[in-house]
Amino acid sequence: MSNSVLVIEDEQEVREMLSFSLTRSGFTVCEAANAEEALRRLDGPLPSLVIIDWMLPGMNGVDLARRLRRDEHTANLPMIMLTARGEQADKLKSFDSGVDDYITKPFSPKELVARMRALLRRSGAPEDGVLKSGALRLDLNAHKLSVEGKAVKIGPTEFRLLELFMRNPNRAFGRSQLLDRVWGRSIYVEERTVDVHVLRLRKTLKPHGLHKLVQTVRGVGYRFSSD
Amino acid sequence: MSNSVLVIEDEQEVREMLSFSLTRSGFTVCEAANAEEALRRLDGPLPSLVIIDWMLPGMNGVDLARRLRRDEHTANLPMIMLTARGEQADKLKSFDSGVDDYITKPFSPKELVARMRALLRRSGAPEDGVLKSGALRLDLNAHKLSVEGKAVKIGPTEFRLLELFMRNPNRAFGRSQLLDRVWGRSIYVEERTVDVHVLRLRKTLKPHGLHKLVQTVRGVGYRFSSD
DNA sequence: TATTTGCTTCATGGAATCGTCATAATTCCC
DNA sequence: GGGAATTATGACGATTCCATGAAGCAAATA
Repeated sequence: MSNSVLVIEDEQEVREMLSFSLTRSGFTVCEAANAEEALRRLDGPLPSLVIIDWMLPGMNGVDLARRLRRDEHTANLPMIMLTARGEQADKLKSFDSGVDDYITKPFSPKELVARMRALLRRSGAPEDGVLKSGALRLDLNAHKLSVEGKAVKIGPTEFRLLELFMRNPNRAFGRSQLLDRVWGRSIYVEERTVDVHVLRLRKTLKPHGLHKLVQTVRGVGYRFSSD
Repeated sequence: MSNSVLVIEDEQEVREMLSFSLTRSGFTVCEAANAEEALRRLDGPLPSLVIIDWMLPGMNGVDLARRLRRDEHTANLPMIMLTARGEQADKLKSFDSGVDDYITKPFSPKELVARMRALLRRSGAPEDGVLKSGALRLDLNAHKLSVEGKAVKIGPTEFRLLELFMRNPNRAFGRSQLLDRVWGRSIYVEERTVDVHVLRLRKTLKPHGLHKLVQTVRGVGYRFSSD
């Protein structure tokens, strides 16, 4: 289990405590003391999950969460928020923060780890940042696709498309859903554009006989499935 | 779980947040910014559930809910209302309007999803997005039909027809009801067209000896039943 | 600056699906 | 049994939907 976590927490003591117990549970931990530092860290390769403290100096936790959700790059990042007791009910306009789970202080490290594992499981995130399906291997950290060990060239959009597909196998997506989740919902592009990228994704898979994994569901959209 | 939801909410931020977290929970989301838009959308094939904001510009949420309840086409549609904090009177009014459940802001996405699931369960919707009947398996997520594990090809209209049937087994539908609920009421097609699609549905089921599930109710319409 | 890479849009052709009709088959009622 | 009403079925043109190649841009890279 080499999942990585970004802990965003201003109080040094709490941060170190978290870092300690998460490392001990097998996570690779990365720390940030405020929202700005967090954003900087999230510019690069993404962690598997972030933990955000509700109270942060400068941009607070809710705003940070919202911003992460809006940014296409981090839109699907699993997030857990730390809140002080009682805050949640009143202050959190929780419905628009977009986090996946909350945990109220004080909490036991055990509970936190349990929730993290549950969340990671739900998010379809692979243990090691590598999505696999048969001979297909999509390395999210290295941003590389390979088939039977051999590297295969793939464009950025096709990469994200394949990532979404592999995270949600056996599920049909409409074109607008794909646009929302692969392109980001703020951008307007023609729905037909999806077709072209699906075509290209199939083209890169075809030499390896895997193009049939990407199936069209007439009148609906597309699906990733192994049969 | 690919139940579809129509979110009727005027504030764009809230709407997008709901859309986001519901999508993330596996729902297929459709949005409307006001009652009129909602009504237009509900002319087509119905979603599994609607979420209505209490405060809407123009026709408000309560009136909309009432109207939906009164209309035969949407009379059985599960509805959840979003209400502002407190106000016992509001709660009473919203229940009076015929909604199935309400939830007060602020709320967590988790709670909303939990209530939605509960409501869908009560309404006879499948937990996991898979409708089963004997050897038949209609996977709403993957948009796939299978019999005893083997995939069976099925056209879009037949798929929707079978979905309606399997959601309401042992219930006879008139042709006009089928047209309303499978084709959407905004479209005009001959009633006899239903016959043809029932025929086509039977044809796809026949090779597996399941065509007798779709039964003719002379003088009325059709029924899905296992005896 | 020149070149490459990748994205989006558009046009086209072909395939799947749809709705309608004509006719055959069935059922119901007298 | 006979006739009327209702449904089943096959065929066919029309339509919708998708795959595909090519062209025009924009951004990144050399």
